[in-house]
Amino acid sequence: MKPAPEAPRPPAPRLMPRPSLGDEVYELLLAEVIANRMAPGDRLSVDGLARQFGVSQTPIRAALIRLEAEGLVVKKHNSGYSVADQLSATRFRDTYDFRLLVEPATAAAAARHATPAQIEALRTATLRMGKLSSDTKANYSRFAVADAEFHGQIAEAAGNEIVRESLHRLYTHMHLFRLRYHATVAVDAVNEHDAIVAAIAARDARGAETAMRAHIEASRRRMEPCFNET
Amino acid sequence: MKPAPEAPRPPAPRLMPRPSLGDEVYELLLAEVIANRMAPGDRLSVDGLARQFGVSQTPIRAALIRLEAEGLVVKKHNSGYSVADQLSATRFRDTYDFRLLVEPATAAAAARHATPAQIEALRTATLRMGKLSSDTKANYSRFAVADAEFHGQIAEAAGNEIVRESLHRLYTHMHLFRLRYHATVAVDAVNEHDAIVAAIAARDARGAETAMRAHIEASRRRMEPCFNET
DNA sequence: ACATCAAATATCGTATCGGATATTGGGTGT
DNA sequence: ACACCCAATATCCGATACGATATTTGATGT
Repeated sequence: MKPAPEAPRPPAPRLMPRPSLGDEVYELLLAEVIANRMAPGDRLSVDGLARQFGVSQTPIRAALIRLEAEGLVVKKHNSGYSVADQLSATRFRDTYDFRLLVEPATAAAAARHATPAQIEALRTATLRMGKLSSDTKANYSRFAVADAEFHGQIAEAAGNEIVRESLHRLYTHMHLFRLRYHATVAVDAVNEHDAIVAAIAARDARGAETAMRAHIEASRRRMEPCFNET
Repeated sequence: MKPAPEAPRPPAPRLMPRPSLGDEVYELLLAEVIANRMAPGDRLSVDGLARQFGVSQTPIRAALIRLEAEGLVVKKHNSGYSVADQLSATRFRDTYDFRLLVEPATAAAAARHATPAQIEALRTATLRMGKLSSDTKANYSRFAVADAEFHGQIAEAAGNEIVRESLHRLYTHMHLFRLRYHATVAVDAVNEHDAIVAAIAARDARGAETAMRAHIEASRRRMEPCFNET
């Protein structure tokens, strides 16, 4: 199989198990979607992708079924796949309501359960995001990725895998929305992150909860205008 | 395609779009899993199922990829699929922590937003569950299905689709656990449901939240011993 | 210019096939 | 009895082919 945009892969060593083409196609397509190189509604033709990647339909289909299960593409029977729509206003509202339900309590749990290594990793993450606080689009993309990781780290420190999985899915969709419509790095967000980490590091569960709630509410206010501008 | 255990399907009318074999296999396999006719670790052979259902490998694969995405089966590269393990103690804990985070607030939202028709549907649901409060295994299976629907109805009345989807996935996994290990209909659960519906119908958000929290905590206490008995 | 229709073309969904890999069963040695 | 090895068999994965269905294109009529 030949990768679509990247350099040719070196041959896999014989002793390593060879990943399936279906998995490789999935990762490549996911990277395309995540990198925002496809717009909502773009057709994803099984035959076209098979030609593009130089493989048969089988791994293409396997990858697309997985992406559909994750809500990143939609399938129309007998007609094919397309990139899923952006977040609707309703979905945006649901997302933030859900986050406000789950993430403050998660931050509180992280304050109670985080290991010193996890706290150190959170500090590193906020430092790194602070360095990305300039207004280029590429930096914003990196900021959005780092932001999702940051929230995932908190969920992991809280120790509830179901919460982490739920947020992971939400963040993928939010990431796409941001890349398309919201390219302003929020210096305020970095400060809000710092406050969350400080509370977690201080083992202040109530403080972490309050800081996370404030952050999410501010994040919502920052993004809400995008639903009027589009 | 011939169905595995059921009667032959009548021919689809010409004017109706014909569902894909992949979708049909998915529904049949899901029904098998949901009906607990497969045990954790059971192998699901692509070739074997293709022979059993009288179709090619292709729709079998499509269905299994979807079931894997839902966590109901697991795939081992080059080796095949098997039924996923039951809930672990950790996963059980995470599930209940998540439910306690999400469902009381959802019940409160339902008390604020439910339509009269939705309230009526909730009443009907609790009545139906009350009639299933006998200790046969078949009734427990129906009870478990009705219980999941009941909670889904509350999430729907609350009006947050992300919450509804998250709970739907959780309930599928819990349903399987119950069928395998916990077959005692909880008369108490029915009373707890009644209390939740009464609070929602009375537009008492705080009461609904309290009743839901109490119900989930009681449900956890009822199911926890199963992790010692196995 | 727009609507309708039919043919051509592209694509989807499935079946079939074959090579790669895993599993199973039998034989041998300790 | 257990461990190891190897051959036979089963299964997985991907490629290919083909019929069913959707989409596109061009012609025709108003």
